[in-house]
Amino acid sequence: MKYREFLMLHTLHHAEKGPITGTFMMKELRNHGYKISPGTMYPLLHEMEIKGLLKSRWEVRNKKRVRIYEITKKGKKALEEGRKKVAELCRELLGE
Amino acid sequence: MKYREFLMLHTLHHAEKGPITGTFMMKELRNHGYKISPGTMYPLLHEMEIKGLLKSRWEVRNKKRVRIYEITKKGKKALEEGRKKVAELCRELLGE
DNA sequence: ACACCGATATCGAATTTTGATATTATGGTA
DNA sequence: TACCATAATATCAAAATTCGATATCGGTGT
Repeated sequence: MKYREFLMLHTLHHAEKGPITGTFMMKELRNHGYKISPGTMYPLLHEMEIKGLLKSRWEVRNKKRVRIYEITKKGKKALEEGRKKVAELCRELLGE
Repeated sequence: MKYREFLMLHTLHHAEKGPITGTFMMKELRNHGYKISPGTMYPLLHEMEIKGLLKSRWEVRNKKRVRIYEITKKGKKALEEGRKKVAELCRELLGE
C-alpha cells in the first residue's frame, strides 16, 4: 500500500459522507497532517474518476464554479478494501 | 505522514521485538504488502541510524556478514509517536 | 465590457523509489 | 595460499511521484 493509495482512501472516506471538491479535500487532508499540493490533488481526483471510483460534475457554489465528486459503487467497494488494509495495519502495529 | 515514515514505523516496530537486518526487513515488509527495493531499504536503515533511531554493528550469521540494527531509546520514542499517528488514522478511517 | 477573485488544471523542477549492478566478506575447495 | 561461489549490503542512473508556481477558466460586481 503506497502513499497515493492512502490519499485515495482518505478521499473515498470523505466522499462516502458526501460530495467533495478538490479544495475541500486538500484542506481536510491538511487537517490530518497530509500536506498535499494541488499538483497532486487534482490529478489524483482525475485518476480516481478514470478508475471509476468517483464521478464528477460541475456545479456553482459560493459564486464559484467547482467540480463536485461523488463516490461510486466501485468506489465504495475500494473503500471497504482499503479499510481492511488499514485494520490489518493497526493490528500489526498496535497489537491485537 | 509520508510513505517513508510508514516504512520507518514498520522497521521500528520490528526492531523493538529484536535485532533486525536489511534483508529481514525487506521480507517482512513484503509479507505485509509493501514491496520495498534494496535501493530504498538500505538507505532507509542508514538514515534511521543517522537520525539516532537505530544503531548498527556487523555480525556473522549463517556464514554471512550482516549488519545488525537495534532500536535505540530515541527510536522507541519515535515508535510511540508513530503509533499514536496510526491510532488516529484508524479512528479517522474506521470510526470511533 | 472589464477587472477581480478563487477553484481547477498544468507542467517543469525537485524529490523519492526502483532495480540492475557493484562491492564486500565468508566459507569451501584445491 | 589462492581462487571461486554465494549472499548481504551498497550504489546510482533511470523511472516514477510530488511539489508548487503559474496558467486557465468561469462567475460576480462595477
